[in-house]
Amino acid sequence: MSPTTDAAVSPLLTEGVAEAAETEAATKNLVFVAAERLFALHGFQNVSVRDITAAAGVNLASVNYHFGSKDALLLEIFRRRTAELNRERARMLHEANDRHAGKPTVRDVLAALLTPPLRWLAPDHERRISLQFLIRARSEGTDDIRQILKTDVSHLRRFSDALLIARPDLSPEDVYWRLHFTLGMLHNNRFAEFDRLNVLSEGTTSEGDVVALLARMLAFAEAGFAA
Amino acid sequence: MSPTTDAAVSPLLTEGVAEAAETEAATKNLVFVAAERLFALHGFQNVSVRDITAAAGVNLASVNYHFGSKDALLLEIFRRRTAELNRERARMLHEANDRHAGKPTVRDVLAALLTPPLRWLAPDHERRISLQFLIRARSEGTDDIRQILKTDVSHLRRFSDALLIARPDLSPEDVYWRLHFTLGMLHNNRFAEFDRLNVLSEGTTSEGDVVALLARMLAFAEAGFAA
DNA sequence: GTCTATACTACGATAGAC
DNA sequence: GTCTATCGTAGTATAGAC
Repeated sequence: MSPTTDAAVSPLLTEGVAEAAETEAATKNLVFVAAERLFALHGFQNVSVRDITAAAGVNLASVNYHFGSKDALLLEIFRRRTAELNRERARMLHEANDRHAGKPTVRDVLAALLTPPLRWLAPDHERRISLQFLIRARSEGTDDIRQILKTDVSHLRRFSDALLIARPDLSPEDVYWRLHFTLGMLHNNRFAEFDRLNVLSEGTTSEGDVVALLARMLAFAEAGFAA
Repeated sequence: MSPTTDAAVSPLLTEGVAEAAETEAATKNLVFVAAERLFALHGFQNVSVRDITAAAGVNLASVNYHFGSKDALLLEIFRRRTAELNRERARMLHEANDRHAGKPTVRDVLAALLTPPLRWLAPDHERRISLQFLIRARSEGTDDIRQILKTDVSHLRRFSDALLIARPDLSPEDVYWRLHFTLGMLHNNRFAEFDRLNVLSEGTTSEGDVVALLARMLAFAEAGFAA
């Protein structure tokens, strides 16, 4: 499996090098993908390093070699997916800014915040498993992740600033608290919570229609901001 | 330490028996209290059975003997504290029903739902540690607890029914979804989320004033229901 | 540099002595 | 009822193969 040896032994030098380079990246990526999926489906604590490496078809020590530890693996997946999600949000906010000459409405700001995660939530979306991972990592995660959630507000700053501009009549505390409540609405969209809602409503609610869900959430949050 | 041995050796038979009976109940309770506190402060996964029994001053096997397993211990604490909290909520809803001849306002219903947990949240409240435990158990808990959260809606039924009566003009789906959003606001009141809010607002927000927080939440949720 | 086999430590759980 | 010894499994560290 060693690239140097393969290249030296094999007469097909270029192919050997190419394979080696792919293998290097491939092993790490196999672990990454298998771990994200298993964590999303069964939870961090219910998935062992042995489960991950078995599913990925790699050696047990691969996790520690490529990521340092099981915790660090979780953190790396969390960071990458969070960055992707926040990039989509920032882009939507930017577009709203352009449309409204730097002063978008409360609804536009909230839409930029809520739409990307709800898009990922759609049953047929390619990022659905990633969102499920993020949801579980956020609540079941390690102390590292909890620390990030506590202190990293850089991606939220853009949104709170835009809301302060949209509602200059409100005190900053009011704006921050209402943003906090809106995030609570969003983060409560775990699959367990949907199940409970379905039991309570006896099946009349359907979270599969993410467009309708987004409309409901926006209406509720916008009303909360208007009060 | 063995009660039988003590009673047989000691001339003070009754005292030995009494001590034994007290010890039986006391040991279980010592474990219960120590576990709740440690789980609340450090999280379920970060606290070992050895930590709990050491803090309680009892033998390692006590957890398994009195509760069956570490998971079952968590579940028993969760059940007891949840029952206490929901009893307070039900009492408040009952009082609101009495005041309004069986048709309380949306605000009254929401107040009955939100006030008890926010009372427990107060810095000097005797149940503050229990609420912190419940918050952590809800998000970091075992599959048993997740299953309960998914399927047990009996305590919520009272509130959804009252809301359906208060707003007969809304479709049941609307009511269920808005209740879901309101619960999201409430469940987002974890200590980590408060910390982030404080960072974002640069210290101008204060969750210590639970009366003001309750007023803010009620105003936001009521507006969401009014829309 | 990567990968593999293997050993080490800590955990929850349990059987059997008392 | 309580305690000790021990088991299986987990995450991790490391020596050596390639």
